[in-house]
Amino acid sequence: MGLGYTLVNQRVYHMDILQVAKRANVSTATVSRVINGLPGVREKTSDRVRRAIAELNYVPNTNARSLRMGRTRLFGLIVSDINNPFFPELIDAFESLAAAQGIEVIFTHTNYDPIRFHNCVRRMIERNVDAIAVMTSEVEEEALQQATTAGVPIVLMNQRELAGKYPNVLVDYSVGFREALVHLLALGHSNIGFIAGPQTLDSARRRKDAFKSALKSHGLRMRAEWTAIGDMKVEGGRAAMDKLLSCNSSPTAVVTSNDLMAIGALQAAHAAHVSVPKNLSIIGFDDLPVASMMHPALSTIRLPRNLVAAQAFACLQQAILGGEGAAVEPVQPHLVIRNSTAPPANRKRR
Amino acid sequence: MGLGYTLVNQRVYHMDILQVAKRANVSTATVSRVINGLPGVREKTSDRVRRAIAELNYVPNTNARSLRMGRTRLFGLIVSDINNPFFPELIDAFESLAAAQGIEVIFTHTNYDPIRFHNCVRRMIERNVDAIAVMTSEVEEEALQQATTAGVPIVLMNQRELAGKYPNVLVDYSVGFREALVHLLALGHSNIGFIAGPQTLDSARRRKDAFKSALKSHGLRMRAEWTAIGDMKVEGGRAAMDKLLSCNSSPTAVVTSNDLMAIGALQAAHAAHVSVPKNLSIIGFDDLPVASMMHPALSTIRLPRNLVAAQAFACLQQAILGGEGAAVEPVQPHLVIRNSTAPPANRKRR
DNA sequence: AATTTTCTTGTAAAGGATTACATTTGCCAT
DNA sequence: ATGGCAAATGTAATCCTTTACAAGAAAATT
Repeated sequence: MGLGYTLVNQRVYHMDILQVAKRANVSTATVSRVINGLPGVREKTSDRVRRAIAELNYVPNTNARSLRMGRTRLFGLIVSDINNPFFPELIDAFESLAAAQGIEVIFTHTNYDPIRFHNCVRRMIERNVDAIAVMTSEVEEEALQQATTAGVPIVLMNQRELAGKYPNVLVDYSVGFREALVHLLALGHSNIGFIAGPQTLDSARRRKDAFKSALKSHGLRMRAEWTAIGDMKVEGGRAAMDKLLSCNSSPTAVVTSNDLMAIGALQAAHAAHVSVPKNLSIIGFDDLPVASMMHPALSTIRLPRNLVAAQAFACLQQAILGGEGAAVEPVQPHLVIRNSTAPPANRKRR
Repeated sequence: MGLGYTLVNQRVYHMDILQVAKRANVSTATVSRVINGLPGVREKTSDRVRRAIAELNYVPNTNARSLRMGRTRLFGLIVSDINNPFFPELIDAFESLAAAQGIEVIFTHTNYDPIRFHNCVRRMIERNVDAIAVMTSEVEEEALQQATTAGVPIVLMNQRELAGKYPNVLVDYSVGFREALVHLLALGHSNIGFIAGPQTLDSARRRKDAFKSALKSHGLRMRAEWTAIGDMKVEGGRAAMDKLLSCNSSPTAVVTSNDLMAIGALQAAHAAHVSVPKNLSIIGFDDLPVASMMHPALSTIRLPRNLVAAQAFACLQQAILGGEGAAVEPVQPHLVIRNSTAPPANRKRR
């Protein structure tokens, strides 16, 4: 009574390789060879072993194996925040690649907290992961150093400053922002605003720089009154857009540093009864799944997170095999045009 | 040349407990006792040991420990689809609870594929996880049986049929849908539609039933022409809404079986120039993060995923300790009112 | 048929921690 | 001082695989 389910009271067999060996009338060494597909076992014998394994429902003990071999076939994956819709696709891609190789992924998130980051790394080292992918915006160098000391290869994402010390999947922002700008110019916009992220963040700074140099290459400049800074979240985007809307000649198009802020900008526009894209064009960055769900569907610069994951994974594999990480090509975001961009409305002056 | 980073060519020390013991002038047993906080070690000695550990930068080998103890402090977490925004919050909550207990989570997704599900379970058993939380809509009973045979406790989510055989975190849909209905009735709606999920899915069926009995308890009935079935995704919700909008007296309010379909419904309304909430009220189910990002922000029935995770985790812990899973209380969703619901417009008849 | 050579298979030693049990040490009471 | 007892520490078996090496069996060579 009080039980939510009837317990299947089954004895737990501790089936080890010795049982299998006995049943198949061979030694444990032979069983091991069969399991691992090593050569030098007669067909007839390996058949017998396989049958014994099946009959006994034997499952090898990964701990013993890892202990002996010094490899766990476990990778660690650290992200900033799983609730941030940026990450699921990345995690998905990484985990799929790993699964295809029989590698398991233990995955944790730092919640943007350097102390938690340190802990994550330490826990992974204790777990003897074979390698760690760090997909966070913030890192903590001492933890990285510890991983290196422990002999665990690491790959980082988009950490320009540490690119000389650790393998790194870099993002080349220039193309994407150039495409966005070209698109807006082609539509006829000339008053183009920008919502940047906190300039303490390297990646936010680089996005802004990329947009600035895109402007420059078209003979334009960033104007302070058309530039606002947000917190990379919806709320910050809304506030930033409010600011841009309140200036006396507000821009007809706005590019944001990420989609969440673009969504915030959209909300601010709605609230101010500014119709998007009729009276205001918005371009986001990232191409989160939500981007296409919004109304209007958000035009955005897609950061191919599956590529990032693939590069990171390949890099780690290399490091494990070769002991040296090869250079990886920067990943290039590209513009995805949806419905949040249109020619500017003819206002006051035409 | 060709290298993306300078390799820190550091020797990898294989620091084992014996080194520590030597350095501290004690036996490995004592070191072990200090590490595990067991009683019966003199203060002076344990200080010496701790110092040695720190100096040598010793990290215990989890594999050896797990091998010996038969416990890994690893939990498995299986979800359907990490790209479905339903899951991140669940994963987050589960992982945080685990981390707080020094338990690692290996997590995989089935992509709604029973074969992959089977694989996931098998991989986790091989990894010697201490327990598995299955947070998928579809399960494969043979795999569950295997886990039980291997002595790995399992908890399922919302599998009414299997609730007698395996511990289960159930969702009680009735309250949530009743609240939604009451809300709509209070606003003055009487023509209320419903977008259901595929009736092959138990959870979808139960949601529909819950809504039906909510109607019944107010003397109302479900009308076939105001009911549509979608695929639980955005696209299906859009198609379903299209159908409802095309009937000659379309409903003034629609309740959907999940938020993704509510978003689809919203899109369909936009496309048909039906203003939400002025001419159509929509209520979703789940309360995904995107729900509040939409325009208008979606009223929805919140399924508290953090509670689901907490119950699942607690249940597994119990099972590990006590050998029997305690009954867990069903989780109750509640209505969250935002901006997609309003009194019906006075149309034709008033 | 005897001797090599080549395949198969077996034996036993790691691998690094935990822990039952044995032993030593330290302390107290006498 | 000395015996007794509790507390502290040590010894060695154990967890389950993998794998170097040894040994045995089969095939090939002469």
